[in-house]
Amino acid sequence: MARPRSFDEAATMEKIVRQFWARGYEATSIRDLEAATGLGMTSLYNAFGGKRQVFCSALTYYSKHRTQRCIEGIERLPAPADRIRTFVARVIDAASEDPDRLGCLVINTAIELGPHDEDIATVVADNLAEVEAFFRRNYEAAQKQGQADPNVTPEDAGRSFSALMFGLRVLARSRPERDVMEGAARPLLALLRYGDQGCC
Amino acid sequence: MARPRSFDEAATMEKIVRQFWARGYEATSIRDLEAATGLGMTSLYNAFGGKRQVFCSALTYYSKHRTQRCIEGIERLPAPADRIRTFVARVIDAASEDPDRLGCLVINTAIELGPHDEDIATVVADNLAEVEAFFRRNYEAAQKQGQADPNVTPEDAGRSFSALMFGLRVLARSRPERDVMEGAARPLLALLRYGDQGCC
DNA sequence: AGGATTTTACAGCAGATGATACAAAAAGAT
DNA sequence: ATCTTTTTGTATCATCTGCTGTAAAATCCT
Repeated sequence: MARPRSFDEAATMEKIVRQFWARGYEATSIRDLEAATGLGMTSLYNAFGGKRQVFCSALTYYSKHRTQRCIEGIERLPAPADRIRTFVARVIDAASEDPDRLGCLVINTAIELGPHDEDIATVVADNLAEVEAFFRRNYEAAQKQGQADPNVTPEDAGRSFSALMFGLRVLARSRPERDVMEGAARPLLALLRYGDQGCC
Repeated sequence: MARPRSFDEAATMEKIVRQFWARGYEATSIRDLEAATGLGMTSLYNAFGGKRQVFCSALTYYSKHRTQRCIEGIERLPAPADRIRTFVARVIDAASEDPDRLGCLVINTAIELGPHDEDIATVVADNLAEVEAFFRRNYEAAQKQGQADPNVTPEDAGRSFSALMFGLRVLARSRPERDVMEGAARPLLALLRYGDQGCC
């Protein structure tokens, strides 16, 4: 009968995610991961594999537990226009309140490793595609309710809201000021008030 | 009388910029810089200083020769709305045509080092502020000519177009497809056709 | 008690890292 | 020719890096 693990995998993975999220892949050494988790290198290797493998696991974990969970929660809201507003507001809130300027692990990774590592680029691309799909389908649904500007195609809306989110993530790392980010979001969010204006 | 330099500083700096631009700070070693420039470590140290110093110089050089020069050139166009369109188009063109997915050194650096290195964060912030100011003043000028939606303040426009650019830079690293990026830009660029629609 | 299995601790490896020290080289002046 | 100054080349340093090997530890079963 084997010796039991002395740590909880999910809790440890959260710490690993946090470390990579703050510093990125290259600037994080195995010893940084030891310090962040309180575990020895051998334990980390046994449970998660080598550095690149543990990074891939962390990225996938983040993608599932942060991005997808967030989207699932938001899609419980009944109104699609509210879903879009809420997602944007969540990102602005997170950035404004984070002294560590973490931003988003996926976006950070897209920049750091995306052009050079195919496997990681695939995880990144899947995550970004989910974000875009969220905006696309909720914009389309909002249009059907007369709550979104009909001059913008759902495809363009998905892409432009996604690009806005990416831009907000860059601001989260560089200038996480609420008024700046809200100002950045306002013109696109104005597309969602379209039906409220009783136009021409 | 001292031995003369065997290399041209500006040409070498271009190569250094290119290396850091492609791989970032942490993943670039001094030996990578040696290989990229064809110079020995001692020559690099004498001319540019240690790794972090040479990176700061590269970032500043990029900021001046890439961002500022680009903006200066674009502002020779007479129509402010065209300036905005052109800047966006330039970024989309560059990303669509770059097999190396370089993106933008400033944005890459904002993500990689921004939260952790104050001096570098300052160079980044200055550059991002120039981009925002470009959009802000040209949006305002376009409004005065009746070429931009008057419901959007120049401040919000500056911020939202900046955020769009940042988002496009993220796409440049992860998914540099022209139609995706043009779709992302289309709703904001539509603000510039406002006067053309002969609205209500 | 011993046996079996997995986990953890510890020591160490080969190579990489940013940087330094020192000698040789390049150039103009005397 | 020598002198002076800066640059380049080369060897090396101390430390760090991701990773491996091995022994001790933890657990249940017989």
